[in-house]
Amino acid sequence: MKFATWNVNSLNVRLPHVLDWLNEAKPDVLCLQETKQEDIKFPYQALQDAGYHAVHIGQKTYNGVAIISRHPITDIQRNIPNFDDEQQRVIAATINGIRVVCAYIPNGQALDSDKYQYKLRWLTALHHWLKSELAQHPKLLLLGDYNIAPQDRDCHDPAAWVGQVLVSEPERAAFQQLLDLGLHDSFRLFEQAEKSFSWWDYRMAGFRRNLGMRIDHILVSDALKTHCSEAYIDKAPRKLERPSDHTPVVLTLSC
DNA sequence: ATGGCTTATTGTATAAGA
Repeated sequence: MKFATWNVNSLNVRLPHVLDWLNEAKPDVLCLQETKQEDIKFPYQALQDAGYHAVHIGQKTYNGVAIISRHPITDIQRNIPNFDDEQQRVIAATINGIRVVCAYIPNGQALDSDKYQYKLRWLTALHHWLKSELAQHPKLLLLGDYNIAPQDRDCHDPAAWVGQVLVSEPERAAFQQLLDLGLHDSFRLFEQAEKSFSWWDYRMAGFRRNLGMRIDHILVSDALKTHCSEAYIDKAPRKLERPSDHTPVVLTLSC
């Protein structure tokens, strides 16, 4: 099965890119972040016509997450249980016996911002919830925009980013806590090119100069680790006209 | 140098992203 995650920065704008990519890459499951639309505007019909089921939770202007799947989707969970959150950042479901968690982790804006505190609280809540999810579903994937570059090699210029969000020690410690639950960064299970990134700033010709960050990830549980057969970042959609600033991250499982 | 783009909003500037 082929899984992917993609922050589309408005599904309203990016639907043609998503439909084209589904047709070309033919993933079994695609997790989206930043749909930026209320559920009533979500393109269920267009996705169904393309052969995909979909579940979504969204809001106007900000956030919004969806799971798109060729296979039936069951046991849908929206948002983190017992965590009061007005922002629509999580949707989880079971597909072919695999628990799929799609998350849009907060950006945090700046280390001295209230949004940064929200990000850390949010990560703590995610960690607590995933602990119980893993107990119930040993076969689990956590896909999404983490807004965390786990290591210096995931940042185009670590020296320039010292003291910034995405790379700070508390964020990286939170990422490590997720790994400590028995999760693995699937991208790093395989040999990868240096300077592999999943996001590039629209400004300063960031993509052309490869001034990027690897902040979109697919973590796999212990039970799925040995089934991973391929992991890569597909840069093609980032080269299109009017692209999202993120590009799809892909994992293939041999089951 | 805190900018540079891009998105959405009942907009004609602002907030937010990363």
